[in-house]
Amino acid sequence: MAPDETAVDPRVARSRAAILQATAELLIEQGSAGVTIEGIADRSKVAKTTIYRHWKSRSQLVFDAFESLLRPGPAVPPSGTLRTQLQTILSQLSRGVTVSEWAPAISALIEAGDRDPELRQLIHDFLLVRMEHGRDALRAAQRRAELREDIDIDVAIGVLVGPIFYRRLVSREPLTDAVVAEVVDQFLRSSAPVQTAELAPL
Amino acid sequence: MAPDETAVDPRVARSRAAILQATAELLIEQGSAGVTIEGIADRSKVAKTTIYRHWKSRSQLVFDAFESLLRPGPAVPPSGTLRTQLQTILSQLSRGVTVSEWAPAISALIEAGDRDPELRQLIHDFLLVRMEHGRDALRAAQRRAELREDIDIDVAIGVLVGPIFYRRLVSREPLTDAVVAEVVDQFLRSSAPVQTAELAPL
DNA sequence: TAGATACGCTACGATACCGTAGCGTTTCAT
DNA sequence: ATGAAACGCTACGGTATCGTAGCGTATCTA
Repeated sequence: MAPDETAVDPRVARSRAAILQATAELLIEQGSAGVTIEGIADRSKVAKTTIYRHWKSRSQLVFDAFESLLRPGPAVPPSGTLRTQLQTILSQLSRGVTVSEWAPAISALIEAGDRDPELRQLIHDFLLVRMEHGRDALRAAQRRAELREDIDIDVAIGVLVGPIFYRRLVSREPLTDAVVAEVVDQFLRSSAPVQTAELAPL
Repeated sequence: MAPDETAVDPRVARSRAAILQATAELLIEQGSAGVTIEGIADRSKVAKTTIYRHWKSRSQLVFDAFESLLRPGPAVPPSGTLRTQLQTILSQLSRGVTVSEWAPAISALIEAGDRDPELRQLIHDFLLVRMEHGRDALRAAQRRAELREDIDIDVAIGVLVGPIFYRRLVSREPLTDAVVAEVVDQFLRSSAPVQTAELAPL
């Protein structure tokens, strides 16, 4: 019959989805503090009792809601020159933190992660996956000798990605493609291998 | 008599200070959501009614508490080479966001600023002052032709400061002086003026 | 010293949530 | 069709905050 597990009752799937959806919405609109069981019940049209039937605590539910928000990003494999790859990645990230549906929840996510170790781990894992392509691109470039050998990949990631988060979270300056391009250019200029020659001024 | 205004009653000054102090502590320990008037009353040993005598709303009080947290930073004027200046500034910032008394409140501050426009303005003003020395240093370097002319100062600030915030808020990697040095070095490498020697390959 | 002012304390009424229980109804699986 | 499972609904008791009022006490100013 059921391919895996014990076949989920469609009613359960339905309520779970509605609850998670409503929780995520509240999270986005009002932040972690604005998430209340009764508010979720109202919005999701699922009875409060049903929520308690599926989740032991509010924090578990919030956790799962954050997870559902983070999940959708399967990440795409970038291609092209290193410059193109980086621009693509940072561009996507920029849009992700400014205009995506979950963008308004970012600060709430970070704040929550600051206090909840499990949530922190969730974020960490998410980033690990999300940044992996960037890492790959950098490592590959190093192997191709397009990037200095002595560059610390983690620091490099920070130098590339940091400005994006900085603008979104701290300075709140606009995040245009021009800014992204400038960030990438600065990085590339700084990380070209010790001039083997001007052999390719490009 | 009193030099300015109508001479503040010492009792008022006393309670105000105690209240702000307690509020700031709660803010640091439990975040914005953990701040409750009654909690403040308990901790500050000031009666709840007195709190309402001085502040109309909880949000105003939280605002003032954040302000009191941000105020202490008068910022120091850095000196030395550009490299030294930048390292000093970023080093201070690193310590500020990791081990300062108010470091634990940063994420709460950002999250709160994401929702409260007045708080956002407060943060903005604070940053403006705090970053001014960095800006000055960069501009001066540009004038001395130690820095490319075509570098956007704001982007440059982001490239320098972004990685710090990124590590503190997002990746949670350690913020050592070595990292700071690497960030500064990468920036300097990327922003040296067009090699007068290679006579501008591009 | 005397009047004004600020404070502490207690007690409220009003909400907003929490988490649970009971019970009838709908919907699933077989 | 029928029993099991999930759901909706109402109603609680309990807790935490809010914001206000009233009143007596301590403290400051002049």
